[in-house]
Amino acid sequence: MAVKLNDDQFHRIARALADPRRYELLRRIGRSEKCVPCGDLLGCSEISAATLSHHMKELETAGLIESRREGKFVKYRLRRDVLDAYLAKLAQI
Amino acid sequence: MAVKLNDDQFHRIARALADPRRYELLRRIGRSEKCVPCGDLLGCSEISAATLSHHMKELETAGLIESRREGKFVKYRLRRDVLDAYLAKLAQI
DNA sequence: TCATCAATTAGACGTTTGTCGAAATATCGA
DNA sequence: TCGATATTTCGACAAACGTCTAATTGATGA
Repeated sequence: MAVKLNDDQFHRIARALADPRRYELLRRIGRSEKCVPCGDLLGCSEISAATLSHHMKELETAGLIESRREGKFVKYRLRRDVLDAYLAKLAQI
Repeated sequence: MAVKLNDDQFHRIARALADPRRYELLRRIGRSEKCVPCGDLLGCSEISAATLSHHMKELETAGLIESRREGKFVKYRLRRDVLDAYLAKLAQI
């Protein structure tokens, strides 16, 4: 069954996608089949760890990604079902 | 041939969609087969004319709508091809 | 237990954004 | 041309946002 987005989550997603850095992070995560370690994301962008953490939180509270801690590391994966739900709702315009 | 979005326009669209009021305005315009007069939009929301004008400009510079003046009135229509191009690009994540 | 590395949180700062009222511009009809 | 109506622009303001450094928390291995 497909994901259902309420107005609040829909709006959160729209805002999350409005920042180019977050969009790139999401692409980076989506491109990988495996979960992506936080450190990798920091490695391929110019932002500070604090800023990265902030952006990851935005993406996660939007529901676009999921995080999992593995020891010292945190890994992320794309919630493609949520992204698809967002696309479906936008397409209804 | 489908519309091609460069990074700047893509980002502009994402930002335009991040505001709930603009999203509603876009829906309102998209729902109508005919062009929608500016005054109608003002009629069914609580914002001032100045704020409405500001939002319409954002939507237009994003490429999501087109405007046409007819005498005293300005009318808008949805650029569905641009919206579709945005959806297609987002779907590539 | 401690030193170390990974990630988050707190606090601050400048920029962008949404909003409005007032003034300006555009168009029409009398 | 003048007055009325529709829309835009200007200038201001508060709130939200992206960013950073410094401090904190979490987890590992020596």
